[in-house]
Amino acid sequence: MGTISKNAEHALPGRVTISDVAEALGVAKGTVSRALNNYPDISEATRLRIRRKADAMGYHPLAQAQAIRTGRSRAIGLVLHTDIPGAQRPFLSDFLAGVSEAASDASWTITVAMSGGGEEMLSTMKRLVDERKADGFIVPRTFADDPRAELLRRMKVPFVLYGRLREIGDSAWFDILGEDAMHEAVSRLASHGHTRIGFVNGGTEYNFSGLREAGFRRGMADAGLSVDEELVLGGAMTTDAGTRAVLTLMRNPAPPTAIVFAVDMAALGAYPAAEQLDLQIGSDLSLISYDGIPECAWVQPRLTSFSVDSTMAGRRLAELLIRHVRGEDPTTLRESARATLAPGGSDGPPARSSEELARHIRASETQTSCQPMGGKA
Amino acid sequence: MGTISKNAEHALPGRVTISDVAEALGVAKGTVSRALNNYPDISEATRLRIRRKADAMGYHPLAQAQAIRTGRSRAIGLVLHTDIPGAQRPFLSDFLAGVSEAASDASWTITVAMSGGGEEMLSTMKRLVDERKADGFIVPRTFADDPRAELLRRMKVPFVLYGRLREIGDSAWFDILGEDAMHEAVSRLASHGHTRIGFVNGGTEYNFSGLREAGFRRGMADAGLSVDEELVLGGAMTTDAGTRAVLTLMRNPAPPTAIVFAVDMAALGAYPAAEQLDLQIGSDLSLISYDGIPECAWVQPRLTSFSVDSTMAGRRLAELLIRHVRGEDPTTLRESARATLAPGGSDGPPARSSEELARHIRASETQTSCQPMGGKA
DNA sequence: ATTCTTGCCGAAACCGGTTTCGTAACCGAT
DNA sequence: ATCGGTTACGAAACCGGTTTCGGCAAGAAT
Repeated sequence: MGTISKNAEHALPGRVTISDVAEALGVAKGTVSRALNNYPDISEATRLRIRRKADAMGYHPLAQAQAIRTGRSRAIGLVLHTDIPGAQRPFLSDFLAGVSEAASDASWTITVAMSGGGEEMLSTMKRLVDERKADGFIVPRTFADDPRAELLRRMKVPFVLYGRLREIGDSAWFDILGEDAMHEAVSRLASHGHTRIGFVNGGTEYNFSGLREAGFRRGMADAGLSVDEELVLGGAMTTDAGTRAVLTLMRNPAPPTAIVFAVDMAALGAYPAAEQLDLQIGSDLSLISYDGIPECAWVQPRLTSFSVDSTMAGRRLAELLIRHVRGEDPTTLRESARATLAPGGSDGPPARSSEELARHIRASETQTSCQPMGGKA
Repeated sequence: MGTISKNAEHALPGRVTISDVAEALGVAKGTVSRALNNYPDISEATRLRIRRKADAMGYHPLAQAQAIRTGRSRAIGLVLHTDIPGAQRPFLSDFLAGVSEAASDASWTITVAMSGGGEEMLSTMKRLVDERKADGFIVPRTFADDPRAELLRRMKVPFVLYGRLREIGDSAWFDILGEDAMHEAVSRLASHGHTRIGFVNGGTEYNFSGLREAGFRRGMADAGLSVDEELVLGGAMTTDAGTRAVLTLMRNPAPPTAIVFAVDMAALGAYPAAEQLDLQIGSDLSLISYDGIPECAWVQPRLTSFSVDSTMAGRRLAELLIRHVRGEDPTTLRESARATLAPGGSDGPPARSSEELARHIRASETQTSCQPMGGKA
């Protein structure tokens, strides 16, 4: 007596354990374990018999219990910044959706934590690994030289980067080819007839900035245009910074008729700047940007931007990480995808030449607050 | 020989186990366990001795290992919708930050999953509980009658609601008092001198809608104003829906001079509507809304809105959940907080009376696309 | 002085898995 | 028939904890 209600209270009622399966078949529980884990010393016949019975009984091994022996708990770690300038927010939900999708397809789960940057984040990751709450990490928003990659490498914890590093080493990564998008942006503007094209880059601490600038320059070269270094600015990750950058560019004696942005948040700053200078976006000044955040559809005219599929990125990253944890060589776990152009009305053929623009801007800047009093019918 | 390198390869190098602590003190590992878990049959002296040594050695119990015996793994479950209309996105990051903060303060972790609504979400939660990946759940975005609460109650899994239910039962919850905000919004508008005030509510499936509408009505009553039922609309959770609602309200023969919104996303729809009707927001039409999403600062004039502190909400919810899992009575685990007014320029004294507005709107609606050709100097 | 508690702790079983080890049964070769 | 080598599985140890059980020693009661 007593074998009937073995897990009385604290265990969930329905849970079927490996011993249950073993007992039902009259085999040792070790045999069940080896059968399900494809050990070679189990005959094909019993392996099948056991697997069938296990499925029929609805047996799912408890990751926790496996973990204490194997050290792996089938969990993807994801540590996010708390103190980001806001750039990552719109993506997060989509991104998580993708990670989650891939995770549950493989019966994995996601452990997330947020922390400030620097040491705190590193110790958070250490804790998660230590407590076996994560078998590996997805590292979002990679810096050119990323201390997280450094740490994880040292601790020999698998990880996959969202973005590449300056020194990629033997890391696995997934990335969107922002450089190609920048290239395509220039081509598109050139085909509109633009010849003076400016570039507003993101923060240099991020690796993507270097890549995107390279893409811009390659695009200019391929279009037969020369880059005026005065029209290349950087470090703009926020709307305000974008506004300042655009004002600077447009006050150049020979202002650009089009600007390529590495980051949507900065590009959105062009709208207030244009208003201030009395420029019509899409004709006086063309904009093409990158990220595809929802706010692009919010402004008038809509911002033409290369949109990245964050859900897909999340899914791919999770898949790569799982394969990494399962032992695949990280150098074979590298994938990239392209951003897709989402055309808005912010780019088009130039309505005025650079000289005309310069004149117009000088004019509009002398008369302060030039509100043409409306409704003077 | 042999006791030195007990966990050779698969275990993380640094990890110190309960046996290590026991051995170091020359006591049984069971004693260490009971000492650290405050069993009454351990003398205060040894309890202290053990605790000190454990701290000194940097011992942290492995939640996984505890879980297989205790059934609890110190993990907060969080299941999010994938197919939300977009309302939750801006909050997510802040919210997670709060949850994460509270979690790591208590040495807990967060397991997140995303799923579609309905059955899928329920089975996801079931899986997480089954695999002990979550000891309890935070249930965000509660519906008036929430199937998740139903399920969790049946499975006897602890949970804390973000928002209240129609039938609250013995559930634990945290909520922001949206009804008070709506009340305050009306008071503020009334003190500006508005008397005809409209209300645009969110979806009726959410419980907060009923509460906020009640708050609005209470505010109107307290201000000595009567509610014109024609000026109360609902179901607006998106910008487009908000635009439609505002157009409807303003085409009323006696349009409101101010509108209170239950949701920012809907309130943002007022801007295109106002442009279309040639109304000045903040003077012709005052708006006060609720949520405090970042886009409020994005529009001109800035949207006056009651902002909720999502980080704080996340923290409180996590704390309540942890206490619930630890055995506290859920009916004592109920908290609320107030939203704080973030004034923008979208509300002010009415520039025109309702009758004047009606005339102006009729006029602007007859002449289609009335762009007064600018720059006709 | 003996017995009865009580306090305090060690020993061992247990949780749900994985992995090692030993061996019975079968195989073909001698 | 005997032997060595596989094959396929059972038994048991193990992972890192928790919890039960039993007993020793000190103090209280008789």
